[in-house]
Amino acid sequence: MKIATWNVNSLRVRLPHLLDWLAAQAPDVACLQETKCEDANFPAEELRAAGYCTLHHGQRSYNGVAILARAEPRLACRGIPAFADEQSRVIAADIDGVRVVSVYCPNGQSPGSEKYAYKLRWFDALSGWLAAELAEHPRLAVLGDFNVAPEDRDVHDPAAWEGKIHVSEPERAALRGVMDVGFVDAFRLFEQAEKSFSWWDYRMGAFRRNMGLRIDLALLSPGLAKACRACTIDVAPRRLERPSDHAPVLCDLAIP
DNA sequence: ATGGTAGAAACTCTA
Repeated sequence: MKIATWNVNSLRVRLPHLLDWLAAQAPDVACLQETKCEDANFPAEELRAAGYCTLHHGQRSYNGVAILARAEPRLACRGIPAFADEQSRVIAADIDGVRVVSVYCPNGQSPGSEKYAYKLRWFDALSGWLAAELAEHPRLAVLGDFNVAPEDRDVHDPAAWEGKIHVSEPERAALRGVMDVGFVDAFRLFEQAEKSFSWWDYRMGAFRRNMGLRIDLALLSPGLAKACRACTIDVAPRRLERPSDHAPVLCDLAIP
């Protein structure tokens, strides 16, 4: 099973890139973030024609998460159960015996802000829920834009980013709270090139200069981690005209 | 200390 995640930053704008990328990489499952569209405007027919069943949890203008799958996915939930949230950031489904969760974690704006406090509360709710999920689903994969760079090696210039959003210690502690539930960061199961990132700001030629962060992650339960054959970041779509500011992350699992 | 860019949508917010 090839499973992927991509923050597309507007599905309407990125649909041509997405269709090309699905054809090129042929993932069995793809988690999307920042679709920025309501369910009524979700391009389900175009994706069906490309061979994918879809589930979407959208809203107007902001956020929005989806799961695309070759096999028919069975919806588990939209949003984190028992966490009241007006923002569409989570969708979960069962696909071929794997519980797949697509997450768009809050950005947090800047440390000390109201959005930052929401981000930390949100992570707390996420780890609480995922602990219960993991207890019930040995094959659990949580993929998405976590908006936190786990370690300094995931940051192009750790000194410049120290204490900043995506990197601050409380955010990293919040992410560790998720990891400590029992997940493995699939990317770090393998030797990787230094300065491997998944997001580059649109401004200041950041991509050209590889001034990026690795904030898009594939977290695997132990049961899936032992089946993981590869995890890569596909930078090709970031080089296209009018790209998303994120690159897709692909995970190859040796399960039927 | 600030701005640079992109997207949605409505002249501002979010990232």
